[in-house]
Order: sequence, then C-alpha cells, then structure tokens
Amino acid sequence: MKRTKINLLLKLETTPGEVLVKGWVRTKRDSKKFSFMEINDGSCLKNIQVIANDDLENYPDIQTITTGTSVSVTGKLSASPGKGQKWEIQADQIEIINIAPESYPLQKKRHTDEFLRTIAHLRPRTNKYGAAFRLRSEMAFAIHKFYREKGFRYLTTPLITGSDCEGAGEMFRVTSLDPKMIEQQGKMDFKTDFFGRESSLTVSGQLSAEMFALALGDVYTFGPTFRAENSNTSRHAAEFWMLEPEMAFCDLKQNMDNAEELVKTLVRHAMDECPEDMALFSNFVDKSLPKRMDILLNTEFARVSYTQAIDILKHSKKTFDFKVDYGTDLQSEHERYLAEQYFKKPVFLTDYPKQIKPFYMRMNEDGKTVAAVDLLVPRIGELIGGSQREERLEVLEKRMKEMGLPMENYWWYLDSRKFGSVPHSGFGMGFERFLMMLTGISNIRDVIPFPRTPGSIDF
RNA sequence: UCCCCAGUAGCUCAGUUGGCAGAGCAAUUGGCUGUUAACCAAUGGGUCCGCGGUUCAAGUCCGUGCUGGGGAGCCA
Repeated sequence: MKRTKINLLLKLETTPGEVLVKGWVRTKRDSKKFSFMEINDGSCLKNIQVIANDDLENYPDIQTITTGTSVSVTGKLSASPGKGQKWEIQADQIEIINIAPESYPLQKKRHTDEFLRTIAHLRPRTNKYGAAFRLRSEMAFAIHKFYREKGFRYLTTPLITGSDCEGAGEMFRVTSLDPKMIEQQGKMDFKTDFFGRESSLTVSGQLSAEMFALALGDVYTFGPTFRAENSNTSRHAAEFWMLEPEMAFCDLKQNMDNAEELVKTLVRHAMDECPEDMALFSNFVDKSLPKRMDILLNTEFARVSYTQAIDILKHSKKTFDFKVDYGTDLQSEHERYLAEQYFKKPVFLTDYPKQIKPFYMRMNEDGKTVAAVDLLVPRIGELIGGSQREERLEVLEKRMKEMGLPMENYWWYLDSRKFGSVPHSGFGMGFERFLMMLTGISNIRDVIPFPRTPGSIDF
C-alpha cells in the first residue's frame, strides 16, 4: 500500500477507505478498551487521530507507546466525531518502527525556546518549529519564483573568496595550512596556502553578481554568507542566508521599487500558501502579526533621505544615548525611533554621507553623499541594505584611492567599468531577518535550523 | 568587549529576617464513559551550576569561575 502524507489526507472530501500513514506520535490517551493517538508526519501542522482497539494483535506493545515513538499505521479513514477534525483512522495494523524511551526530552506541553535551542535536532517536531521551518522552505521557493517571473537569472557566487567586499564585515579565514606548522613558524605564509594567498568565506556575493548583471541584465544570488563579527544579539548570526539581486540599467528608485515589491509579494505568498502555519504564529507567537502583515501589504514604505532623518531625530525631543549629528552613522536607538515611533512602518533611508558607506556606492552630484539605501523595519532593524553602484570608472577609481584600497586587487572589478559600463543597482536582504518579521519570532537563532553564533556551533 | 538578569527533579517553576527542599507536567504502576496536555489514584525521582569563604548550621550571605538569556557596540 502506498503511503499518503497527512496534509493530503486532510484535504480529501471523501474517504478512499484503507490508508497508510507514517509519522511520530504526538500524544496517546488510553481507555480500558482502546487508545487514541495523534500522529504527525511533518507535512503540515495538524495531526491525524488514530484509534487503536484492544483487539489488535500487538495491543500490549501499543500500550507502551509514548510521545515521540515512530509508527506506521494502516486503517480505514473515517469521518471523525471528534471536534475540530474531519478525519480519523480506525487502525487495522500499527507497526512500531522505533520506541521513544523515557529520555525523549519533548513532552506534549510547550517548552521554552531556550530549552528547545539545546535540542535543535528535535525541535522541528514541535508545532512552532515545524511551522517555522516549513515556512522557511516555502519562502525560499517564493524568492526564486518572484525573480524567475521577472526574468532574473539565478547566479551561484563563490563561497570561498579572495576578494573583500569592503565594509561588509569581518571575514572567516579559509586555510589548509597545518595548525602545527603555523605554531612552529609563528606566522601564516599564505604563498604556501591552498589558494596561494589569503582566502575567506564570503561576506557577500555582490561584487561577483555585478559582473553578471553587466552581462545577463538582471541576476540574483541567494545563499549562505559568513560574518566573523562578535555580535551577541538576537538579530545576528555568523552564518546567515542573504538574497542579493543585481539589476542593470537600474537606478536607486527602481532598486527600492523592486525591494518593496519583493517584500510585499513574499508576505502575500506566505499568507496565501501557508495559512495554518501563519495562524499558529499569530495565535501563539505574536498577537500583533495580522496588523503588521496588513501594514507591510497595504501601506507604502516611507522614503526619506539621511539628511531628513537627522532632522527628524534632532527635532524629536528625545534624549538618545548617542548624539545625533550629520555625518555620523545612525545607532540602533535612532533607527528604532524612526521605524517604530515616527513612521511606524518600514522606512527606506537614502543618500548617506559618503564617509560611512563603501567604495562601490554611486557618488551623488553633491559630492558629499552616495546613492545608498537601508530599509529599516520595526522590531527587526535593518532588513535590506543596498545602493546604486558607481558605474563611472574615474569616479570609482578616485573613491578607491580616497579610501586607500589596493587597486590591484580589484582589477577585474574595474574592468567592468571600462567596457560598456551602465548604471546598475542592487541590494542585500537578510533571509532570516525577513523570516523573523514574517513570523514574529524574536530571535534569529529560532529561524535557522542549526544556528552559528559567537561561541556556539553545536549540531 | 561592555552592561543587566538568571542557574533548584527529565521539563516549567515555588522556596524572604540561614535550620537537613516542594508543586505541576513527564516517567512507572493501577483504574476508567470517544478523548484532544483526557480524567482519577499511588509510587519513584535532587552534588540546589563548579570552587573557595563566613557560620554551630548555607539552596539562601560574600568572593570567584563556568554556562545560558536580554541589551549595547560591531552590523544583512
């Protein structure tokens, strides 16, 4: 008999009679002559209820089943008299695949997120994390769908890189040098290393993606990135996934249009395709989720320049821990104020002073600011960072010299400005931060299957 | 790196002028009406994070270390 997943079973309008399901027991309730078992196979949030009568051959074994035990069940799919459920299975046969003993840490009741992080290998079996990672999968698909439909090409950029996307954070080194040799020599000689020079895990695929945008037009890269920042917050991880579209013949405004459309499309997709999982987050994680989704879908994101933002902050009459001055980078408290108290919705901040942004961002006509953009979202912080790139060779070179960058390392990058360069733009969006926004989950570690953070690399 | 909070049964938590530690869930056993963390009863379960100190006596007070969580900086 062919196995049917529970999500498909629950969609049936009429019973096919005999069915086969396999999954994990969520709970068992015994009476004198029979038992109820809730089985979940991960395909959806809901369980299927199985009734086992004491005339089953292995009923004494069935009575030893505990939460977590894996089973295979054949039986008749019947309309259920129980409330809140359409179908149940009257079991003909229950095979115990593997008993979960007393040491199985998950119970029927809820557990704290802190505890579940210590058993990250089992937490997908809970309702909350089952929902979180199903949704993660669906959103990854939705990103590909969005860009596919817009004619973008998916580009897989290197994870091991010799290039430094300047200003994008600390890098993890990649080396095959023997640690013992390093210790003996007291230093690392990169000429003898695998790549013949220093190499690292990538902090961004952007520079590579620009090369392809200037050939294929519109591309996106979507994959893991790595930052060796000692950031101990609920918003940071050392390994995280980033979406980075790059668009030829595109200015900053069109860049923002794409970003805003992307976010709205993804939110709509989640609500349309994952209503049960989204309802769980709304009911049990974040009561304000419906209202937040409404704002994301039905309001235009605010767009203000850095200079305007400084003005707003200075006139706010709030006392901040960090002084608000033109030319300085905004701090968390400033960004929070703008997104959460002033605009109360996502806000694009543009046109930052050139000295606080990297070399590749396009210089504005005023000579003081660059065509940069950050999208600040309430509770999340910076969800998206991007810019229009500098397409003028002389300006780019001048900027790199000002910043004291080694030009010879970027020869291939500068080549792209010599031969048919065009205005182009792009941005990076943290996938996990997007998921936090979508679910209301407040810690990035809980939207990553096996998170990597400072001091922590279990599983 | 800095600031704050915490660590007691497998899990979630009580334990206050210091006096040899409890509850719920889980587990085991028994019972039971189609239940939804079923319900009822019984039983077992503890280096009170580690190491020092104060005291006749420390889960409780003091010091130090470790681990976890929240915040700041760094930053997608």
